[in-house]
Amino acid sequence: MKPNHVTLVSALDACKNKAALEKGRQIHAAIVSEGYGGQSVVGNALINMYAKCGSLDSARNVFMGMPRRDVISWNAVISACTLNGHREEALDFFDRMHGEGFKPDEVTFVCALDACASLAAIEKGIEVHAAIVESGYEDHMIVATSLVKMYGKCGKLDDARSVFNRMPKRNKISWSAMMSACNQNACPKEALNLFTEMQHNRIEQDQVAFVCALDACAILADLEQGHKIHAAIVREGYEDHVVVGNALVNMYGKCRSLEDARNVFQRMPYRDVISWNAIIAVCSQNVQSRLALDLYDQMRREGFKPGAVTFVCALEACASLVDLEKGQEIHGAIVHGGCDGEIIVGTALINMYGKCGILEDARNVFNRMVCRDVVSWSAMIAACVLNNDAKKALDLFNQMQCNGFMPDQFTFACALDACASLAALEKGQEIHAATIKAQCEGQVVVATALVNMYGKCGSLEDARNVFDHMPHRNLVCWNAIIAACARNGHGIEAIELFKHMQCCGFKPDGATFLSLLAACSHSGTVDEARHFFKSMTEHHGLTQNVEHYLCLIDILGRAGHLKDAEDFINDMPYEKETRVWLSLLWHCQIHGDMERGIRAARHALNSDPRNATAYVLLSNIYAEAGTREA
DNA sequence: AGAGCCCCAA
Repeated sequence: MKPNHVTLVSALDACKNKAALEKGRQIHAAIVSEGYGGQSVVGNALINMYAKCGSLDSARNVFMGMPRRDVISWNAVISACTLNGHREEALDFFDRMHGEGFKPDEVTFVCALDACASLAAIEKGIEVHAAIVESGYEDHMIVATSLVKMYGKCGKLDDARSVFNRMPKRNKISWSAMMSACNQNACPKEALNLFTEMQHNRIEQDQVAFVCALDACAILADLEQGHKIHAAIVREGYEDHVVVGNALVNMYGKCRSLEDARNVFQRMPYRDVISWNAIIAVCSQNVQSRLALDLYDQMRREGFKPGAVTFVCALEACASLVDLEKGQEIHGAIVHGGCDGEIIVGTALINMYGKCGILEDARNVFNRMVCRDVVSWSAMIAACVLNNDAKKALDLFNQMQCNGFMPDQFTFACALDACASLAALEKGQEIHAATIKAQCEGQVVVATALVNMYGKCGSLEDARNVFDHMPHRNLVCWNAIIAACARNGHGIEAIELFKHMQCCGFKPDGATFLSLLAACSHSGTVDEARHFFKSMTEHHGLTQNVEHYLCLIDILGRAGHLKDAEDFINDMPYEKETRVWLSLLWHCQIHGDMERGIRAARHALNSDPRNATAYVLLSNIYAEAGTREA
């Protein structure tokens, strides 16, 4: 029996749902030989089938060859493009359709808005919005929901809000879209308010609404609220939903509760690649990078195929562990898995090689990237700064702008770091001017980098001026201004800022105390230094690292408290590094304490028998002792 | 035809 066009269309539909491209092509051949190719229903079904099977070329060819097209054909080709990542082309078809006199319907508008949203193409989005108003689709619930999403993705929260508020009818999807727009635009509190409002309005809260609420808690790092929403999820029975589980893992990680995150992950009945990515990311974000890499191995053993995001998370862990070997192994897996073309993967590789000190490999990855963005340029600039090639960093900063990329806050911060390490005040001032022009100077990362740059260039007044004008401050920028004061010999000012910072509710960390100790070292108040050192463990729940010890040893040494310094070294809870003994040796030489100096030298040479500095300092001590005796 | 989870540069 000869198949009619109805059976052919439903056969194509089946292929579409199963992504069965070969079978689809056979049916296409049958359609041509039976002479059904001219019917628009058949053509539309072919376009949809090819699109879902990932063959955009065939979908486009069918569309081009159609003798008659209807609105549905245009919708099909537009969504075929979006589905296969060709969003600009989708918008081109949208324009051509209009030019050929077809009236877009609600489906067309939704597809076009989706393309605008993923491209963050706000001008085009506004144009589509105007066309929607003109065609009277503004009150259509699905179209309006798409508008909310588009404005949210384009960073226009106000517009998303006003579309949402004017909607005559909303459902749970509209509410979730609005919550998501809030999360994407730094208004997580508003998202949580919407979540409560949904309950008051008796709108059903499904897994997506819960995921949006969890996302808001993650951004706020609000563990208490997160626990409450977790409880509600259990109550409503959404606990076993994979996406909800993934969002829970992420939320607990961002709230710094690795315990909770691991518990959720362990109990998940189903896991997908994203679940693994989430737990790997959470471990490396919570200074458990080794564990992150173990999970990466475990994931592969369990048969999951790592994707671009997996590689990015694993490379981040290698970078913070400075584990070059593992990083290279993962680089191999990336090439093998065909992910080396992805921009985020390339950027993560640059970062990893940079942190591991192999600038040349970072450069190779950068040079081979087919496609670059501001982030990859910035990563390369940062890698140069880190590896003491600040000049190259500034070259790249210029080159990137010649290539048409506008620096953002992070790029500016990297370039300013380069100036700081070169103590290049003039270049720093030039970049400062550029940040003002780009309206970036108030952003925390930029202002912090400015404070740091001026501090290192010896211009404390400018550093203070930038700091005083910052609209928002975080711990890092407080540390930067305290370090700038300490570095420039303004110890008292540093300590005053430290007190002020605590009054503003900031808890000091290890870096704060390092600067404070440096400040004491300049003003020479030994007792204050001892006090700060002790208070780290006694009042602030911190542990001292070698740098803190070195700083205090230096202060004791300068003040001539050599016995204290030596006792202090002997009491150190870790293995004594050579430089600790060298510091003592140096001060012994200055103060002419021959006996202690020889002891320090013996320790230094014990841990590093070929250390030239130790020999030089020791011979200085002998020489001075000789002079004194003579 | 609409909403959601993991992700690169300080």
